[in-house]
Amino acid sequence: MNTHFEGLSSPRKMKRSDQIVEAVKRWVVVKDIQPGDRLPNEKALMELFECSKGTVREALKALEVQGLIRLKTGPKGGATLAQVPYPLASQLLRNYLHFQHPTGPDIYRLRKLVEPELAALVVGRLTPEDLQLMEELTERCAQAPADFEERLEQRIAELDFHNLLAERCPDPLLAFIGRFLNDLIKDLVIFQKVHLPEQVEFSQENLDYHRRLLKAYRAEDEAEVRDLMYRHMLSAEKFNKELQGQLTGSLLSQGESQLPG
Amino acid sequence: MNTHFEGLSSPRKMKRSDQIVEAVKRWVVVKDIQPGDRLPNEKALMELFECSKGTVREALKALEVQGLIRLKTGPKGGATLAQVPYPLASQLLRNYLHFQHPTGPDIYRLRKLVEPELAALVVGRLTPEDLQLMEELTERCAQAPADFEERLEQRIAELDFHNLLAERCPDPLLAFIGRFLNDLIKDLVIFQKVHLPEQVEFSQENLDYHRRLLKAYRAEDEAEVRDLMYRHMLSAEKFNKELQGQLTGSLLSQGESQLPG
DNA sequence: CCCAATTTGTTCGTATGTATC
DNA sequence: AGATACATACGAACAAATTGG
Repeated sequence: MNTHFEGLSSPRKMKRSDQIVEAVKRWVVVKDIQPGDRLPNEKALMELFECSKGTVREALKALEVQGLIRLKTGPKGGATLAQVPYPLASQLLRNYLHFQHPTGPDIYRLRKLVEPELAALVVGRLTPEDLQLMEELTERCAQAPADFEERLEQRIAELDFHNLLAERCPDPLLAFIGRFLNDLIKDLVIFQKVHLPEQVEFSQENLDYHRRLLKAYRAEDEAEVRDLMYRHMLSAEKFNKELQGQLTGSLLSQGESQLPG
Repeated sequence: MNTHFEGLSSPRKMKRSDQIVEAVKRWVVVKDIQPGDRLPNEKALMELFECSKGTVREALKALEVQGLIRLKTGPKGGATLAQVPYPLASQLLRNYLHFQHPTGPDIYRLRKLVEPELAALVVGRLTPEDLQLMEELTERCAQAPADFEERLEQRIAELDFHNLLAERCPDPLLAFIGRFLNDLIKDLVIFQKVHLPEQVEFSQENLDYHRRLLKAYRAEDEAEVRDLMYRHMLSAEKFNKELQGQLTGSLLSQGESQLPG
């Protein structure tokens, strides 16, 4: 993995601030620091590493950019260990994928694999509030959209339906991939909102699948959920293929989250 | 999905350096800058954003930490746009997953979904050199290991077999997930290397599956490849379940790559 | 091989804003 | 309101690395 072993084995020629970053990470792991715990303040770090304030700040900044610490101002402020927030993780992964140009078919290929399994794992884990919210999101797509804006809102509501399932998924890997795919699709939808044809059939099929999924979740019928979700994804893939030619450009070349423009 | 829309819509109260980061990202996208192209130097950025050298440096540092630019010193040096290297992307995603504690079953659940599809996509894309390397990696596991070290090396060779497939996969999403899962498993294997039981059956089945996969790849039999890989994953999952109790602790609490220590 | 120009990298000192107690 | 502690920003100087003559 890390091909350049910057950590323990080879101190080598590293910038001072990076040495501090590595040392702090190491310290966090060996001491098993939990989120919310405080790191030493700037002055202590200055003395500990025998360097200036600017160097310490640069190291802390690097940790903050990676989402590993949060910097708060005032007394009792300073650096506290943090969980990496999902939006940041999503953004960083999209930065990696930016020059790899994933295509629409790529996205739906993965979705077809992941969503059915994810959906099945959620069976029996939805609260009445969750089910109510899902019903609201579903029925928000029941009426024919009046304009571009409304059609866009309906597509977002459809994605939020899937996002809720992902957030309730007990498998963190599938949960992340589910949310990440929804992010990619949301960008795709927003990007092509202008030249997005009506696709009435698509909206109708989606609405139908979401209603039947909701019913299956209420009955806690795992096999039915898995089967419905798979066919839902096949349907979505089919309609995406109809739009193939229109998204030849960089899929990810917009949206404020990746290489925010 | 960015819940806090830091980009276009709401300039809000952002730090000066973050504004510069966003502006540079935007500029890169709209100008369609390619990897290797140079960014304006520090002085130009200072004038452009009307700020001090330190502020510009902080912004560039943030971009560098995210892997989006490379900084070189000297004349003809400066900031150049870069592709995010895979190891960095893997590390950042592992930082996110660190406190989510993915389990062994989680990993193999995803692997079972992704690897067969990934393997099938690679059919017809392997060079003779690839096939030769795969054969070498496979046969490296043919002899019974003499000691801990050799057993570990064989497990790494098995993973490199799968890594090569992932690197040849034309679908960037599946390729990333494949490599990422191999990283997770490699950490897992190295971590538990001491109290890892012999598992002769496991090694034998792996060897057998890899040999048959190689044969199917040479015949370019996609259906056979997909089926073999799926059964290979089922087998691996089964043997992993036998080790369940031993990896209750934090799966990711070691290895220099995530919270490197 | 050395020298000089260029550009980043590091540090110091200082001043100001801001949130907490 | 005032004191404290940290974040943010600026400017200036110097150090280090790289390129090209």
